[in-house]
Amino acid sequence: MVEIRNPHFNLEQICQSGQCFRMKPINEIQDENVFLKDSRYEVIAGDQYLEMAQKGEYCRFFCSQVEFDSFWKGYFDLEQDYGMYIRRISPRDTYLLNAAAFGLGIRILRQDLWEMIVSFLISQQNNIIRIRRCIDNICKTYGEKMNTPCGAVYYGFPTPQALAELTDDALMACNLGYRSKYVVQAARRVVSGEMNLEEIRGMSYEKAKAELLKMFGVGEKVADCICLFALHHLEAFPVDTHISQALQAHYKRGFPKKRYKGCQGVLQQYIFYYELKSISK
DNA sequence: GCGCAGGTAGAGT
DNA sequence: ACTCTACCTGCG
Repeated sequence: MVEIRNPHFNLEQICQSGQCFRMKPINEIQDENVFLKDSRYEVIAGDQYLEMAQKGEYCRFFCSQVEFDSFWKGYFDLEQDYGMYIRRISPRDTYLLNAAAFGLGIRILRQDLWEMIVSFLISQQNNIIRIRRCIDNICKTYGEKMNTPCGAVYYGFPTPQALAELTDDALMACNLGYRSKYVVQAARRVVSGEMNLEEIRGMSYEKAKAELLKMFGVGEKVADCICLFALHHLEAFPVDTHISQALQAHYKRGFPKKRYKGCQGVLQQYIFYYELKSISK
């Protein structure tokens, strides 16, 4: 077990910020008398499974120090001080300051490229609850069955090979709807070598985004999400309906991307979470 | 029943 | 270059 203390690390906020669809609270046995609400979470990344528990600024990772250092520390971007990004916010920009204070524990994870491509193809014109359900469905149907150290079953994310051999509409059965053909065709491009994920990992933001845009079903917004959440290009600033509304309401002259050069993606997450979760809406 | 949910491709001006 | 629309599905 590894324990950290970090005000910029909050599992609930990371879950709800909608960047990771394979992290979720574990359903505890509901007992009205017991306040076991040390909120426990699980996450599946690659072929790894991890459980965590959070209480305030403290978080426990139920894995060895070696596993933590070699994988999870990087996955959660824990080497980075997110206070540094927040301190860059203009003191006059009360909206952004409020947004950052509201989502103080959000960070940008370093997730798998293939997984992010599929996840954000599915995300379009869809809500977060159904996105999670779709991804659960494809993992259970086409992912590798594995066991946690305790022996519980979990499923890995389906490989490009597993999805490439399906027919265009096979994933309709997993409730992907019209996005089914996007996912299958993306898998085929990766398997055929037409799309080289390893090369994309080495590209600059502009190059990587241009390459991703070649895929059927990937537009500006989805490409930026992939760049931000898989490739950690923090200059990516995905604009969706929520962000678009926020920009109209608070940044009539456009978001000051120059001022926040190199960390716009982090600020986008604060705004997105604020718009989605703050009660004022 | 109707509009919308972290959009995008394709057709039509 | 812009604007418009169809697209699966489920939930309010």
